[in-house]
Amino acid sequence: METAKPQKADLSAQIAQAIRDAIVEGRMITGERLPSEAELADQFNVSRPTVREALKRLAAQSLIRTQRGAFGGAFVNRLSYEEAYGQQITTSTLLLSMNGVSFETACEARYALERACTPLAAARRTPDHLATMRAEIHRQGQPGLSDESFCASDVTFHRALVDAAGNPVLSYQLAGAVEAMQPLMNMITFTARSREAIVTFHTRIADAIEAGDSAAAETALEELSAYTLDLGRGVMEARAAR
Amino acid sequence: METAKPQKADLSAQIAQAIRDAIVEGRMITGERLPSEAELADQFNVSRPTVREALKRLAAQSLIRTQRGAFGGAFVNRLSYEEAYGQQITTSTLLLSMNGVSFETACEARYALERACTPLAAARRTPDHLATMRAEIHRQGQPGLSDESFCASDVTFHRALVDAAGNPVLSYQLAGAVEAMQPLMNMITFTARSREAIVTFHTRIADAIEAGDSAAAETALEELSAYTLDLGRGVMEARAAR
DNA sequence: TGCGGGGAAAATGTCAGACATTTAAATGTA
DNA sequence: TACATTTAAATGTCTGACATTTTCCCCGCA
Repeated sequence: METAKPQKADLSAQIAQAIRDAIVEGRMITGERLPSEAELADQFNVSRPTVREALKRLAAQSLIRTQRGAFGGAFVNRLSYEEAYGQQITTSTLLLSMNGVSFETACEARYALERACTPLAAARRTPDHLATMRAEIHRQGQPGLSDESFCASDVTFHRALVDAAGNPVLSYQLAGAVEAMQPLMNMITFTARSREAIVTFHTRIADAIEAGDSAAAETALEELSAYTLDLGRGVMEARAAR
Repeated sequence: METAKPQKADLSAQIAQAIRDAIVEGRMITGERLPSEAELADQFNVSRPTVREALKRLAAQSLIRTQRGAFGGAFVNRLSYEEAYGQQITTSTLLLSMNGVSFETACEARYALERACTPLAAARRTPDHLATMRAEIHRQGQPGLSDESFCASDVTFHRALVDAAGNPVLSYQLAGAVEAMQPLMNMITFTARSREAIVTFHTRIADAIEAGDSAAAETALEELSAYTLDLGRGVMEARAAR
């Protein structure tokens, strides 16, 4: 009767699931301490290594945090935005790379999502966000910049745009979409001309956001999206031709 | 010199990170078999339990999958959309519940993201998506429906709308936003009148999507968003008053 | 020659017990 | 009272063993 829960999986997986459920369903709250490994081993009728494997699974998902020493132990962790960002980015990046997601698909998703942020960003942007965007635009105009640095700056610019919407949940969701694109973007060789074009788009976006003109920002973003897609298509065709 | 890598963390965490890096950076490809636990223990100069803890961490993130028996072992896992959805939903739900994200913030993010899908959905929706949407609308009109079932149906409806965009990456990103809202939505008591209003909005959206009229869909979505926000606000105020 | 069954081997899964290390609280002392 | 010391309760790690699962291979038999 004790082990009547799931079907057949590792004990450590079962135990992890049981604890995960308790946390997700709110039966254990943030900051609460789990029983010690020895006690858990006793409760679940398994050995301590097995319990430890279960706890490590949960730790990998940032569901718990452990602390050594007397009155240490495992505590239900408050999932911070930082940690959530990280997981989101890792998962998105892997999803894209492992499923051979096309540049088109990823690009489309990214710009569609970013477009969702512009009305809010236009309404709420702070001088800080604008400053970041301007700074990155300026960097993108520098002559000696490597393609990688250009991409990194692009990511920073777009994240500033997203953050300007002032909604942390939105920022979290977008983090994956924007960051996961970077490996794909890195395959592009940016000519001086294409960089100039992108800087122009970015400037238009920043101007529109600053002016609170959401429609103009969306238009510019749309055009940037189309332009980027074209660039990507060119690279893919060149690759296919080889 | 061997252990000169990071700063100070659990050995199992270090090892997990080392392997994770190898996978993310493409040094190990999908389907590839990792060395056996004994070999890994040897390579990293730790014991087998420590290696196992590291592997469990990676398994928790769906980065590897293990197989028992001769010529079994740990294999680099291809992260499926299904698995990614699941992780995304779990993380989003926890992020919202553990950080006390307000109904307003979550709702705003969700509808902003959904709005990003409408142009694509209007262009690409299949009869299948439309059928799902219509079916859920019909269910939402049934009299005896519990609030929870109503919410679940709402989620299904909106996921169909998102899926209609025909972009799996977008569906993945939205999964978290839509599903994670459910606990918050479940706090709302839907009166017959509010249900009727929501059904009307849903019908307008479905009609617009069917007609390929993206603008109309966006408008309806926007109004639904405002209406939902109002409902939520009412609940929150009633709660605060108690 | 072909086929089926029975090891043998190689892995992971699990257990038990021990020791090392860390940390906070309790205790003792100036 | 303030500070140093002890102590105890945890987690972190190691060793060795056994259980279980699964594949491969070989041997006997038709």
